[in-house]
Order: sequence, then C-alpha cells, then structure tokens
Amino acid sequence: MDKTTDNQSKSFFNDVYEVVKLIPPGRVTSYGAIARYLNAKGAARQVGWAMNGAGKLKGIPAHRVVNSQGILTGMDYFDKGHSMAQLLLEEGIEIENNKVKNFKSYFWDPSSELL
DNA sequence: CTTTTGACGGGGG
DNA sequence: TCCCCCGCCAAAA
Repeated sequence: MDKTTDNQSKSFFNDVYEVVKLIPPGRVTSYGAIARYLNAKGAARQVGWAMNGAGKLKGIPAHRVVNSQGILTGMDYFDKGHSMAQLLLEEGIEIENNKVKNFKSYFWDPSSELL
C-alpha cells in the first residue's frame, strides 16, 4: 500500500480516530487534549473537523469528545436518534444545558492517562 | 494553485 | 461573565 517510506499517520484524521476510539466509556476529552497528544497542539480545530464524519461512523465515540469547556459543541452534528448528550447520559455522564457536569472529573487526557 | 472554512483555544475588553 | 478577535493548521472547494 505504501508507495514510499510512509510511516505511521496516513493523515491527521486517522490518528484522531484512533485516539477517540481509545477513549474509555464514561470519560470525555477535549479536542485540544487530543491535538496535543498528537503533537499538534494548535490543531484542535482539525481534530473536531476530523470528527465531522465520525459522528455517523460506528466505533468512534465522537460523543465523548467535547471542547475545553465541556460543552457538547457537535451535538447538532449527531443523528437525532443518538444525540451526543443522550449517549453521554447512558455512560453515566451528567449533562446540563448541553454541557458536561463535573467535566473535570470525567476528563480523560490521552497525554496523561494514555501512555 | 488560492481561498475559505471549521465539532477549538486562549487572550483581551 | 459575556462578547470579540487572533492564531494554528489541515482539508475541501
């Protein structure tokens, strides 16, 4: 498949998906945290961008990814039958006003916890 | 090739 | 606390 000496990371997207899939249930992380884990600190936006299609894909708990404020920013991007808040609630995460309650308590930093 | 966007983050008023 | 602007960086048009 590789035509040249391509190594890991075919694309930023791929990396993001992998990390998101590693997010344990009942936990949430932020775009910036993921970006930072990928050594792309300033690419927090691209992380969310990558999730654009992830919301409909399966196996990618995009609902566990929120912004640094703990707000479910992509909630409108999810299917209405499986809204972001709904999935988080099922995982035991309290949501209030489209925002994760005790966000800090549920926060999962890949750079810290995952190693 | 250039231009725009975008589920962000942080700083300033 | 709320609102606005800037910066970062990569993909899409």
